[in-house]
Amino acid sequence: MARKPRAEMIAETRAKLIAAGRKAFASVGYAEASMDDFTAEAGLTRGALYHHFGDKKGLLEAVIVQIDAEMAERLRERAAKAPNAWEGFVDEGIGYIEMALEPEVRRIMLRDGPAVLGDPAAWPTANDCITTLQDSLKRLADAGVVAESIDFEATARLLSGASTYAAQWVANAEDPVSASKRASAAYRQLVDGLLCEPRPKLDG
Amino acid sequence: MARKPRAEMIAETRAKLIAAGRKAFASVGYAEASMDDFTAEAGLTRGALYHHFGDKKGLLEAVIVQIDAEMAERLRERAAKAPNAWEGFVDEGIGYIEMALEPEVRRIMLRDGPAVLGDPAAWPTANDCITTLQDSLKRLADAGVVAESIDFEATARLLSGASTYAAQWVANAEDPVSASKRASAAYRQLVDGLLCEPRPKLDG
DNA sequence: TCAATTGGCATACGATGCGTATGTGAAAGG
DNA sequence: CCTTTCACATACGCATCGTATGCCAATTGA
Repeated sequence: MARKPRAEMIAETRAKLIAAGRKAFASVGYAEASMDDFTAEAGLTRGALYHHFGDKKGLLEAVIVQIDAEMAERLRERAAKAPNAWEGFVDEGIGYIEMALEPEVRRIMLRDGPAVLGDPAAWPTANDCITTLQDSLKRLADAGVVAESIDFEATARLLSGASTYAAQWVANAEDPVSASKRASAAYRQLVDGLLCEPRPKLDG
Repeated sequence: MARKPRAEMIAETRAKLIAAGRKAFASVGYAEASMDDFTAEAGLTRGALYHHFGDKKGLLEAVIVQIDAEMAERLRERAAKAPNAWEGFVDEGIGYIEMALEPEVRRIMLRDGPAVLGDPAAWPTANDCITTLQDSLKRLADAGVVAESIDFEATARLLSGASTYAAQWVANAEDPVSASKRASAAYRQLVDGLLCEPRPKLDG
């Protein structure tokens, strides 16, 4: 039994609470998740939770920070694989749509998070994703791929909203796979409208 | 004292409960609204609420149906004023953005509603708005204004999501008026991409 | 090595709000 | 005029939250 230093035990406790909360929030939702229940499941009590996170909302924040970081990382990986900047940009939006198919993301990031913590656009972390989109747009404009006249921030937010919302539709569709394809195609067609040159018209 | 028939008294009670709930949900939010408090404010008790709506969620549903009807009506009026079908279509989206500036709409329709009742795309009433958008798109395609190859439903949902989300951004911006203009302009530019003919390029 | 102190976490308590079961009085119907 | 119905109020039990308090282990300094 290697004795662990105290700081490590504390970090473990925090991690266990975040994991337990994340699981509970994802499965039954924030409001229905009993702090007594899921802290006990982690072998702890509400005392630990209040000590580390202040209250239930504090834990939700921590959970959201964690998930948000994971999402941003996945999006970055995906965009990096694209053959060019434009495709990378489009893939980011489509990546959003696909990630929102995951129940955990839908429930915590898209449903309960905004309801409990307010507008996601105001979350410090979530702005990362939008900032990324916005920067991509700007670079594309500099490269002459899209019009320079567009409002980068506003457009980035519109597109982010479009993919987020589309994802919700996809997730609730009877046939999510087919809906996902339709949503992705429609998204592509929508952003194609931003291109300067007449788009290469996929056959209709 | 004109004695009112019984049916009328019942309708009045329902209306009072909906009004009280609507006010409470809008001001403090669904979760924080105490049923005891706002029913008392209407001169009633929770007993009446449970009798008419089953539970707290049931009342929220009724409130949402009411607000949704008002929104749809306002959108219809707005689109009817447009000089042509295309402008009417664009105005519907922009109308969404503007309505979401109202605290009541944001709180009840965009924040608490989805959290408590689930994906709005699955609400029977809210589909009205999307169906309207979808029908507009179809008519525009028939008229040759937009490409026939587009997926009407998927595109309608993307656009509805874009305007809804943009509205949230606008509402939380430091300067909502300016943000609203930027969001509307960006929205217009985005949907312009759907036009068949090379758009009349506003100067950039 | 041995106090002393810090602080991580548990326990205990009070308050609030929800859902249900039951009661009541007035309107409708024969 | 008696009965039935039903709109709504009252009363109870239960779950959950936040706080105040207590305990024990780990660190610190001499």
